[in-house]
Amino acid sequence: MTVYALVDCNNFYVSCERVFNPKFEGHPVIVLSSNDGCAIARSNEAKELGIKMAQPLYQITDLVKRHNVQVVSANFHLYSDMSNRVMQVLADIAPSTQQYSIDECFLDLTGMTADLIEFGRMAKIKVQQWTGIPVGVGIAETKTLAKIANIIAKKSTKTGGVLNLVGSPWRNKALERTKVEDVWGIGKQFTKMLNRNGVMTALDLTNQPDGWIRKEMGVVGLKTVRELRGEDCIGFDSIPQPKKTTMVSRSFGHTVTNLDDLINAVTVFATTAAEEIRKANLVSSSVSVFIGTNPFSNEPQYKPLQSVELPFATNNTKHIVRAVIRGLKEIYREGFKYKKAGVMLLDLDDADHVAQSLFDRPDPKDDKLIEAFDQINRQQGPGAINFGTTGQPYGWRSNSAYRSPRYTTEWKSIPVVKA
DNA sequence: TCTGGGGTCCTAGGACCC
DNA sequence: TCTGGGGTCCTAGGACCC
Repeated sequence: MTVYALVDCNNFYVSCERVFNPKFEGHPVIVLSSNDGCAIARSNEAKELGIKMAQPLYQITDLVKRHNVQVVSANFHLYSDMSNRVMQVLADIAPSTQQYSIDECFLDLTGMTADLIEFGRMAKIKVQQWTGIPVGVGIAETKTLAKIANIIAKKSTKTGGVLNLVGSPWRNKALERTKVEDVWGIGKQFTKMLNRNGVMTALDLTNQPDGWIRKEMGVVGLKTVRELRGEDCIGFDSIPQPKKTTMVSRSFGHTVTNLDDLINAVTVFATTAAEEIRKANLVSSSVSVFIGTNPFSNEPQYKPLQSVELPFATNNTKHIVRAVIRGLKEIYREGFKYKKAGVMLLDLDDADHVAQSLFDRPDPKDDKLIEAFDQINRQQGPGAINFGTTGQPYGWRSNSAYRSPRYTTEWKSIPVVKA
């Protein structure tokens, strides 16, 4: 029998901000998406005010004023650093870990002889002490059940933030209390379909015949149902799989119409993306570029995407930028008000693993140039310098009015000690 | 005025092959 | 009117996740 724990950081981005700004403690706080568009993290107090996940800021301006909600622009550098810290603590105390997202980690506790609840409590305390981040812990025989245990652990004060469902007589109760839309793997569409068929809770879902589930929800849905019944279908993978694609995209602070602005934007995105895959020692063999109008406006809509093969697998900024601009020029049409653009690097593969074509060798002189690029962009922020477009107007810049100080540059030297 | 960004996996359908 | 039957590979789009 397998035993998994899911450790999930509470309101992660808000908790990160609170570590460095204790004034936020006890007050409603929200973190905004990168264009200051909507709330992507909410403290418990903010949730109680009725602020929804991904709710646009302009819809809650009154609420924010009335309740003095603290508003912060997202600082993903900080969250990424804090995430690494949390993951390191867990790796130090658990037999085996698998990071699932920036704020979640599965632990494999199969065969553990220690008391599972005690272990869970210890993990919670250590993470809080060493990073300042509060977490919830759910323990069960499968990942999908551990997710449910985690949700209940966070909601119910009785649990103290840690719930173990392994061999528990409460398991059916837990499934009955869990709405089907809260099950990991059940999104909006499946919820609609299931509710239409009278399936309202996780327990209802486990009682449906396999054949019906397979037909209506495919193999993925069937896996979810089996996991809910206690059968481990997803398994555990402690070795992180290399990324297959990477994407950099942004909504613009205001709409742009001319090609030069778009070239400038996608050049910055391509430069950032190329740097990212160089760091991971990956190469890409094809890129996609896309632009799009504002889907919420009544203006004519246009959101094309163009893929371009690279001459050889590469992580060289020059080649990637060149390909991206070529793709952009093919899809650009005058007369539309563009609100967003992005770049994807596809078919990523290990750089050492890829045989170089005999005739299309990259120019070794490029490497020095790229290194210099990386260094400047590291020091001055992504997009500080670019290929060919420096000095052009940045008509597409994102908004970021509520940015908190950049703790990340200094914080590593500050010991974090919380009682 | 104002609505995030970055991923994965599966499936359906078309192109192409024998 | 009737006009094979499989394979494979690729891509677009849809579902989900955080």
